[in-house]
Amino acid sequence: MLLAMPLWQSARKKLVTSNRVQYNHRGRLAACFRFCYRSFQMSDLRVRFAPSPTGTLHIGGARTALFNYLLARKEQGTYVLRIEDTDVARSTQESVDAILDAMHWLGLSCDEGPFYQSDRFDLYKQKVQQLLDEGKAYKCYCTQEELDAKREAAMKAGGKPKYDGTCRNRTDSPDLPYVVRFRLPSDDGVTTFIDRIKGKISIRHEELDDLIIQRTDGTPTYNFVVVVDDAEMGMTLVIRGDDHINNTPRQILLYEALGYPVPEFAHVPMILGADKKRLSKRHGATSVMDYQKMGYLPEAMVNYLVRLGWSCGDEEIFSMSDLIEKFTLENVGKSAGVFNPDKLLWLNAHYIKSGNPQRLAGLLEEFLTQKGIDIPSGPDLVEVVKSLQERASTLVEMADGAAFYYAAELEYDEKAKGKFLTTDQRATFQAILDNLAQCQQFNEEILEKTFAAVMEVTGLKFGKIAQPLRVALTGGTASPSIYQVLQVLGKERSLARIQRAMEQLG
RNA sequence: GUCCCUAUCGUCUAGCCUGGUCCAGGACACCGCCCUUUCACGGCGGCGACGGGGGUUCGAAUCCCCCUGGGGAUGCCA
Repeated sequence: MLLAMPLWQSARKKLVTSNRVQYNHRGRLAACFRFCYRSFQMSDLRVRFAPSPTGTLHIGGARTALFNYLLARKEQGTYVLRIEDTDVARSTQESVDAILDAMHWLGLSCDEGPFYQSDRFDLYKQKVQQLLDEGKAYKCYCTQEELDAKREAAMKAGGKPKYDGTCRNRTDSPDLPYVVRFRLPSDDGVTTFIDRIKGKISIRHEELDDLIIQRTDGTPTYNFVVVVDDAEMGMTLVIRGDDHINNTPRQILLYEALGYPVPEFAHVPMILGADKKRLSKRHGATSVMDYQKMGYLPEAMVNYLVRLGWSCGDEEIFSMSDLIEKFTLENVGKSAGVFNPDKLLWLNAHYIKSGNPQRLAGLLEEFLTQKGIDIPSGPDLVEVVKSLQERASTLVEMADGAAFYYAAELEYDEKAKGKFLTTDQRATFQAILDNLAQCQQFNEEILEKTFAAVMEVTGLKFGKIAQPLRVALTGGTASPSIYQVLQVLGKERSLARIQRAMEQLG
């Protein structure tokens, strides 16, 4: 895995040695230095997103990835993707692919990776051995059952459910299965770090215990590999969900035990459901790609996600490039936010309204095809899209709204038919048909004149003509404006539909 | 239970660090009006919050303390 010294490592070496500065990520000196450094070279900011492939990409994970991506872009740093698949039993390639797809859809391309932790077991093994050799870790032979019993007993006694250190000073080495535990450096100490979002956080070591870093089966655990990898991959800032806050002090202790520099941390608040409980499937779709299937645009998702927990004055609409310019950790809120599907929908409607029709047409095709619609046999898709943009909130809605354009045999809404396709409309329809048939082409100006003539002949107001015609043309009472429908459908289809409607009058 | 984090409209938030310009601003949702050939879009207006209690201060949404609420952790998950 360690083939050649990666570019960033040599860059950092240069950075440290040439200035004789102790590289300290937590220190103000380092921060200040980084700033100066950036002025003449690429930033040394290195961040990562490290999902575990045990399912699809979750909304919360997507937001964490987004924050990482934005900061890296803004500071011209490096954004690394790492797959945390140390839990061999639960990790699947399927999940990896699903996560990669979602990242791609959102437009969060990484600069390095994806790296797989399962490719790096040798490295972890070596690091565990290092701690073992240095007496900073030890083998523990307690069984799962014993541990469970101890925890329960401690809880009952009103104590903390910590490991009691049975094997801590064991000198024998029985031929039994064992885990490796990290020896807590000092039982009475305090570990403090300055979180970039939350501020100062301290945890007393008495709250901690000897953490398992290697399982009975020889595989390393999360809290250990995350430290080894973040250090070995040169991360300078770790942005992750705030459910990791409690892990951070023990991770810092591991960095120190392994002789690594400690990165900075930024813990982003969780996303909750409407009931203020942790967002889960009970609250509806939580997988990013579910939203694609429901007809959402990636820019709407990105815009929504970033505004959930981050703000920039009163602004609501942000393109990716706006975000890269404006995003800062300083404006990320400290408290958990409730996922609000209504606002996401509003944003989606906004991006559909203002989106490029050609692009939307391309995206819509898939949804139309799913409905069994044969696009080439109908009117121009781009024109269809234009007529629907301000009346659809999702691509699914747009596809529903577009269906009538492509219907070979229009199905009439029962109520609409009953009300508007009645025999007393025959004269009106005939007038429309006669006048429309004379049109050389359908455009705003000609149609206006044509309908003026129809109103003249029938003595009816436009509304009285438009609604029956709408039913004849679209099958229902809600649609884009009549002129628009006529133009998109074209003369031939329009006349055919009117004729067919006249045959239905009754 | 213990520890950690957190607290402005129903929701996302601005304001808080640098107390007075805040009888708290914006957005979503909701309600009303206008526009209108339908449905929408849009425009205008309305409803609606500083969790509670103590301090500090001439003055607190803003600073301090306590309580309460919410979230997280407490895994040989990540």
